[in-house]
Amino acid sequence: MAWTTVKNYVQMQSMKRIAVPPAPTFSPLYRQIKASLVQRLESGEWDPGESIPSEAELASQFQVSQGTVRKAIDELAAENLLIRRQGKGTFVATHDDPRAFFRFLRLIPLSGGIQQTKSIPLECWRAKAGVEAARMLELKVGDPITIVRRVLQFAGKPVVVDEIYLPGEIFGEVTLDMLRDYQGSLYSFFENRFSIRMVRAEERLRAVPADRMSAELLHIEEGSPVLSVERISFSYANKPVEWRRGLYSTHDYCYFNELG
Amino acid sequence: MAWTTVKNYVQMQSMKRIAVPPAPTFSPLYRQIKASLVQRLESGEWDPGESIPSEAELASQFQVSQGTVRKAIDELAAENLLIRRQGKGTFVATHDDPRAFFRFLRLIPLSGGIQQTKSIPLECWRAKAGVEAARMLELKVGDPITIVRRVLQFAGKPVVVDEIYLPGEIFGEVTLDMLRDYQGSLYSFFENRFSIRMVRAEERLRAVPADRMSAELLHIEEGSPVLSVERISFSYANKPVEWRRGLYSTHDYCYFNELG
DNA sequence: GAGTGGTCTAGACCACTGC
DNA sequence: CAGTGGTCTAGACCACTCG
Repeated sequence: MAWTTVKNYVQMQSMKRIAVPPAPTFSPLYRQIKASLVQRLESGEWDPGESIPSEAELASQFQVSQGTVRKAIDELAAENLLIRRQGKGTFVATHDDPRAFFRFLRLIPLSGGIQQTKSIPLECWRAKAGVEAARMLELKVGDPITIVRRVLQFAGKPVVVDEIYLPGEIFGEVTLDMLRDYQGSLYSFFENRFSIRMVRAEERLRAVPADRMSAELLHIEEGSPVLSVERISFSYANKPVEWRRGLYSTHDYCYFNELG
Repeated sequence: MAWTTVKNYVQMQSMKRIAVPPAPTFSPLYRQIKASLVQRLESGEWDPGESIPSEAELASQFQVSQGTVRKAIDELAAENLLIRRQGKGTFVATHDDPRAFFRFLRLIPLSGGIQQTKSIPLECWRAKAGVEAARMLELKVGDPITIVRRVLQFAGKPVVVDEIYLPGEIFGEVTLDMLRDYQGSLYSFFENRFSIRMVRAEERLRAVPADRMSAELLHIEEGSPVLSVERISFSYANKPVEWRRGLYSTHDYCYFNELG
């Protein structure tokens, strides 16, 4: 492995300022190790839910101290790529974990209580990427895409209508039956059936009038205000792998956000 | 200073497992130091924008190693209470910093470009807390509150109407003229004029039809969909010190959110 | 008890800022 | 140059989990 770069910092230490070609942008050891770990995660070396090697083991692999590996893992844990469990190990984050669900669907009931959610796939078809979809998913216009429409129920009532655009190259095999048969969240489905893990997302929210079809699906009046949530989801290498637009009926639920 | 508790951990080490009454909930040294720093921030020992003592100095004060102080500061920096600047020092975060502005107003234009924002205070009056305001601000019903109504302009156009509820005990002296005269954001105003620093906030978003007055102020049609943003802001000790409801016109702007 | 992550220390040196 | 935060090390011991 081309690991020399990683040891620049240490070399600079031991060489006591003797002329070392300074890296154009300084990158500490722990960040290089972090990048290496992300690459190994991306490559599928460890599956979601599995444990990665112990800190001591990794320190030995990278030939650095445990503290340095620790700092790399700290950042990955802060970014929700890894999950630490004292006494057990460090695990690859997974959407099978129900806690991940609320990280990506920030809806809570206006008046207390927790409720069951249920996804009801309605349609699934192929198409060619238009200008907008191509831009969002970093594809070329005309590239194959897969589109899914579904309704999300909370406690038996429809609350969200989603239209989901996926790169055909990755998700070309998705069918309505597969979606209907799968138990678990959509991202859990992507993770287990297509080895694509959503890691991060950007959302853009607006208030818009409900179109006729959505209004029917949500059991509300056409034209009444709904929350439009446009989302781009990214996988490990900051690669956009999903673009979706959801209409949220916010009569009984609201979008919750915490500002730090 | 009653600092013995902080040293429990160290004592346990040096006493080599000799019977030490175990704390009911284990709290590592660095967290106790963190709590102490928060308290000192809250007390106003250091003003926003000022630098706090160096890590070495704090380590000496607390009689711990630099690494332990460092970990405490790390967490406070992650929570945006402190800001580290290599080579210069560690500073108390302030809303005077324009970067803080976008942390609390997540509006971006739909089509590129950055624009000037301007706050236009419209009204400011006293009232007694109703049931809802009392609950949100942790007051008693009937306690004095101060209410402010204002419009926020982006690039000269009205985009947000806010109605802001403040505890009268703290903000009883606010007047419309003070608000009009102040250059800078509202939170900067609170910080500099009332020594209250907003540290964290919770927002609840819904899509609602615009009422007549708001519609007029926003130059939109009555009943057209607007984004309702309800916010509770907290100061250092998780104390709620502001409750506001904003109506955002999302025709040209959208609420941006990143999901980690 | 063995193994894992979590805390703490002491000390060295690097990177950045400003005098 | 001194002072500050940032990185790295080596080693000790604590807290937690599980067999």
